Amino acid sequence: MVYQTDMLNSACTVSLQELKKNCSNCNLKDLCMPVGLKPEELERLDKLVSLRRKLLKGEHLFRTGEHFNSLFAVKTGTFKTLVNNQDGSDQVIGFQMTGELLGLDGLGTGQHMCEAIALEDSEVCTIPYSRLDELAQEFHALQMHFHRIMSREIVKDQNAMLLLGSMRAEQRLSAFLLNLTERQKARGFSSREMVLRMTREEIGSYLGMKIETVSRTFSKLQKDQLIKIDQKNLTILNHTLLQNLATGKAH
Amino acid sequence: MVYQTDMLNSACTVSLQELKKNCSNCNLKDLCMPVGLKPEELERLDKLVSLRRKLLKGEHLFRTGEHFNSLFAVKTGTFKTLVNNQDGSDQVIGFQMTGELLGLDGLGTGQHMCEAIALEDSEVCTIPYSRLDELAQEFHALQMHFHRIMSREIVKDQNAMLLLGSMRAEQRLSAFLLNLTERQKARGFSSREMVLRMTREEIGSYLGMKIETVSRTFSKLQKDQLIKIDQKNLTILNHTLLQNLATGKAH
DNA sequence: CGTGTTATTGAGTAGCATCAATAATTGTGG
DNA sequence: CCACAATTATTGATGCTACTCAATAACACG
Repeated sequence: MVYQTDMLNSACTVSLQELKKNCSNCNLKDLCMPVGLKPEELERLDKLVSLRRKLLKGEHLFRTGEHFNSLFAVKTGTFKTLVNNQDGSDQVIGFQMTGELLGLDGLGTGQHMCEAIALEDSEVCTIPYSRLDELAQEFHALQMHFHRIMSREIVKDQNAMLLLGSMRAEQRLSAFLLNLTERQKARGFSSREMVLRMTREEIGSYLGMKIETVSRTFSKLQKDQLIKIDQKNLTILNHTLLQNLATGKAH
Repeated sequence: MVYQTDMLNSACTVSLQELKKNCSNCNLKDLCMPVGLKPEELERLDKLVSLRRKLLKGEHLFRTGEHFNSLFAVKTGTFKTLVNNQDGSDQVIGFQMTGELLGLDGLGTGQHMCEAIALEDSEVCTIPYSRLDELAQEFHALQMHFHRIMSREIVKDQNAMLLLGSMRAEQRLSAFLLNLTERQKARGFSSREMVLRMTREEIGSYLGMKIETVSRTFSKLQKDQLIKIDQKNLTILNHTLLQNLATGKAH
């Protein structure tokens, strides 16, 4: 819809040629898969990432147990990933923003080990794993980069374990908010203000606390003038103090 | 020291030829890096994994911030990995048994993001990353297998997040003990009895609870006849009930 | 054999969960 | 576009889990 040819002659500023490319002219290329690739390699990656998929808010990108075929890069929007507990309950284990990769969990067994749901209307680039693999075999830089991405995912999860295992509610929420705003900053947005795309319940699930505790902790941080939280609109009022809280350096 | 040539003529039962091999005749090859490799590929991997390193109990295999060069496969013994919190405290984020890989955290940044310490006198096989990478470029099966290993590491960490985020003390410890004994079983040992190589404090750090709570929970599980715990000697007395507890199916 | 570390158990308490009521917001169909 | 229902969020009162502090016991190491 958006990329109809007749639009190109009027308001739209991108050329038809550019539209055929995917990664090359993507504004996320410094965050996403193509990091550090040469033009030639980038062109090959373009062909691989030809399929885009749009998801409405609440829609599943994949579900637990589904056959793993592809990785997904978030083009626009936000996602949450959930693991299904054996007792039937779910837990949020991550939020994914633009440029971040989804589906790495499925590579080990060939089945997705978690589910991914769009938190707003979103778009993903589909990266068929078998073809990524071929290309990585050919281009060493892509190989290395893919390994680095997976390694960073591991480190990210280990930091989440740290948060869940040894922080108290106020500290968890502070660390979480700072993490979100830093990621916003890396995408060229303000690190002072942002819109939270997730509910209090989803935040609570991710941080291992109940929705009431999340709400109370938000109120506490606001009362202490560290943040302003109006619905989903967050403003960091005192970054230094919030960071002290998050890192346990608070008096 | 141990592999001096003159030892081979006396008590030692392995031949000189076998000693040159590493992975090929390793009894861990069904658990470790070589899984699913062809004989030719295995032989090439052998040359790569030539360096073994012995560590005494308490010794560091690597520290946070150290330059990342190699991955390590546990040949004998047990390790713990720790992340250093910004406030100076540490948290255990994993225990590694024979055949398990250490160091994947360092790949992303080129620096180790956690530290690894031997819980008993141990031995590791050193796998230089740059050479593993070359070999993986050549042998697709090794490439795929390495990706699967990393993916499983991610899933493992996500399950740890689940444990820390949504289980209570008794459930955490039950799940932990079952996880340990299952891994023992995969190595051909009894899944009913084992020696815990870590202290109560290390267990607590991993499970996000204080040492007193670990101790009390052990006592509770013993009182309920689910386990027998005598110092570090664990016996699973009622596997079914313990599993019900761990999976939240307990009445 | 003594000293430092590790483990157990008890008493009291803090922090978070639970239950509950209400308010605000979002989504839906007429 | 509005009214109603469903979802989401806030705040209070109360209870339980796990933490803290403390004392003692058991063990590991030189």
